[in-house]
Amino acid sequence: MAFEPKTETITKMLRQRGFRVTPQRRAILAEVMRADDHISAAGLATRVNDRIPGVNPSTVYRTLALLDDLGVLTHAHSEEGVEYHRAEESGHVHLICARCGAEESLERSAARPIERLIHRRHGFAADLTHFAISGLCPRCQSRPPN
Amino acid sequence: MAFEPKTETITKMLRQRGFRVTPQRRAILAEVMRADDHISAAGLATRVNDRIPGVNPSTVYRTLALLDDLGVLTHAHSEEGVEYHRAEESGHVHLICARCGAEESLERSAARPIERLIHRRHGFAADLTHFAISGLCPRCQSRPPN
DNA sequence: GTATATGCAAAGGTTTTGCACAGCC
DNA sequence: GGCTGTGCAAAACCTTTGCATATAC
Repeated sequence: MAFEPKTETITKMLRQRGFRVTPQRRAILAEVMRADDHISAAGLATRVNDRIPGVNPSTVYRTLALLDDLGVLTHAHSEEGVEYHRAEESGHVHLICARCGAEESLERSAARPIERLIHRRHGFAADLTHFAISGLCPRCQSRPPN
Repeated sequence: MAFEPKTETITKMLRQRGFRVTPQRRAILAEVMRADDHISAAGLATRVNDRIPGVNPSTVYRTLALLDDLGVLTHAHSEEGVEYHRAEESGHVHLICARCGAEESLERSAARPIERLIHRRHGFAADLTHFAISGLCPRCQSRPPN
């Protein structure tokens, strides 16, 4: 299990922050880590239940929300509904304001939903770290056009 | 009503393709056109009903699906659920394969959901027509890494 | 022992579907 | 008149919530 060490880190962190490490949480976490890509809450509830019967869907939802809050997971809304995936890192995406030149740097993990959307709709595996993205920063959007 | 001519065009197209133009469809179409940005199916159902009481939600859902199929509307999944908006056009987005150099051109309307997602999550009004997007085309994705 | 997490059951909201009737062409 | 679209009602889903119980610390 390549991800065991990682789940160890996460459970440790949970305890440090005063959260409890229950068998259910372990199972849910393990299942999310096992998923290569993304997974729906409902689908996860099913999978977890296959391994450890008796885990209630509401527990799955609550655990996912917790892990999302803690930054362990991210969720994105896809064509099929809400999908969860590991929050990963690597590279940055640059958002450059065409008007004031301000540059915002985005963790790639934050751009994953964008890349995912491109892939879903166009079959193209985008790497948004390669080219910057032009546009208007929040400040310039609310500024008059001249 | 700046969009009246446009809805005229659409209703004409509907008839041409053998679909019927009913008061309900008119009302739904008008309401979508009136919405500046995007709108949820449920919210639209409410709004339409405010104007023309008695329009059933299921009719709204079916009509939206039809208009989506016909390319009049596009839907995107946002934090709040499914949102519909007018399919617009202007410019093109370029998807360039980092491996084989293949370039795919995307109608900007097709990229709207992507820009919308960027805006939703980062407040940045992206213009994806300005920089190309790098990545792997479908063909190269399934080709061995070397 | 105590505070937190879980299970259960019920409710909430959105969307889909089958069918008979209505109404557009 | 015939075929498409609508309303209605029910069901299917997914997700959330309140509360009593179980359990990790």
